[in-house]
Amino acid sequence: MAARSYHHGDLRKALLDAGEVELSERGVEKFSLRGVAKRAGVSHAAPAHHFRDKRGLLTALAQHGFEVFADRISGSGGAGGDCRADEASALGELASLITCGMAYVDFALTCSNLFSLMFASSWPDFADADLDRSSGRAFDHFVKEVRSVFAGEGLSEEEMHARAMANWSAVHGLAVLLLEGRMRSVLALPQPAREEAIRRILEIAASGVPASI
Amino acid sequence: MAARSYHHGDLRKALLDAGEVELSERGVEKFSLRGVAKRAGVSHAAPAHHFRDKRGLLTALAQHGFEVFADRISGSGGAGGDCRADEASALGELASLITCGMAYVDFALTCSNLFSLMFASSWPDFADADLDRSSGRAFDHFVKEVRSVFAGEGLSEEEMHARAMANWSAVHGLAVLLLEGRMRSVLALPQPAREEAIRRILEIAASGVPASI
DNA sequence: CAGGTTATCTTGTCGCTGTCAAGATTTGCG
DNA sequence: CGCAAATCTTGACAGCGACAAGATAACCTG
Repeated sequence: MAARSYHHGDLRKALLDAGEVELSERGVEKFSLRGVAKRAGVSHAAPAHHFRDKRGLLTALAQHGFEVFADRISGSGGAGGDCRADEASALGELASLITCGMAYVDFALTCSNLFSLMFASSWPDFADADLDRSSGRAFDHFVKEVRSVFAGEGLSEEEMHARAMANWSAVHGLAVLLLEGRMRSVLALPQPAREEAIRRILEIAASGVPASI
Repeated sequence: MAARSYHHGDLRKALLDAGEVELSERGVEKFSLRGVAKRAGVSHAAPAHHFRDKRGLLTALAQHGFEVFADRISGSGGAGGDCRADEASALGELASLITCGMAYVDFALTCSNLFSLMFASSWPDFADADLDRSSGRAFDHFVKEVRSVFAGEGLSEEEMHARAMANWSAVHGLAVLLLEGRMRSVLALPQPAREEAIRRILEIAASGVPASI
């Protein structure tokens, strides 16, 4: 409430917001706790009363990131998603999975530093209960999506699981390789073509055989 | 030659070796330039004469890592690879690709901190010419391997490219997810079953349709 | 409403880090 | 032989995360 008194009001929330900015602007590796405190207009030791240490703040940021991520790939807040959830089943399970994969990749490219914190950093404490629950929820949704595609084929449990893992690997790997700037042949494409190329790769990963020709 | 004189002899090489140890023991995030200097038995400012800065040393380490990596996935130095290169063609292109993928994953799990530096860190300077050449060589080999699998199917160039990227994504994603400890269902398996599960996932990613059943 | 307890925030400090500057030592070349 | 360049050391500085101690405000019990 009071923004300028000795006591901040809701410094925890303010630190999370400032931390998100610090993370997106400077990246995980240059992320500074003192910098976050400065952004929040507070002394360098203030964060210690709301987060155990630097790792604690980064864990909370990652946890929140996984919740946003779960929403995105669930279609609740898709970036290019003018496709509502109930339309998905009409379009078929496979199309729904592709949409989910596109949201996965889109999240990685849009919130790249946050994605790096969540997936390519040992800073967060993954033994943390909240973080574990949030990340687990996001993955479970994705795996469930994959399984529904192969549901009608009467596969064994092992085979089903292997296919889910294969597709998850492909989507995640695509996101990572694009994020790290490694897949230059795709990154070099102008925007409409790039998105189409990404979609095509996801289709191959999802269906095994090409969907059309 | 002389190991104890004022001049070290070959400090550059010694720093690379010490850096490799520092990296494997402490990881990218706790990697310290002063720590490397101490390991090499030299003052804290000595590395500056052989590498511009911390980033310079990590760039050199990543560059060397990509060369080792390229050798590994080429079958020259496979860990579980009691399969020589000329046997590969007899076993078929697909088996060769699977072996390559297994080596890819094996490298990630064996040299996890080095792999993280190479693929999940913004520390190395990827504009560096040497690093760019080494990393490009490794990727090119892998992509070539994938393309040879689909060579006989008369695919268009775009389709060929998309399949190569899809498989690369799957292999890389699998490696990353295992490395980060995310794919628990696979990591929980005891050793012989785990390797078989990984192989099965790679087969699905490579062939699209399951190879057997 | 009063007084003490607790939560919150600040200031100060420590050891560690990467980087720069300046000096010491050795090598190598003219 | 002697000077210049390369190599390594020492010293310093700012920034970092973490800890301790003190200042301030809010809460809570009576």
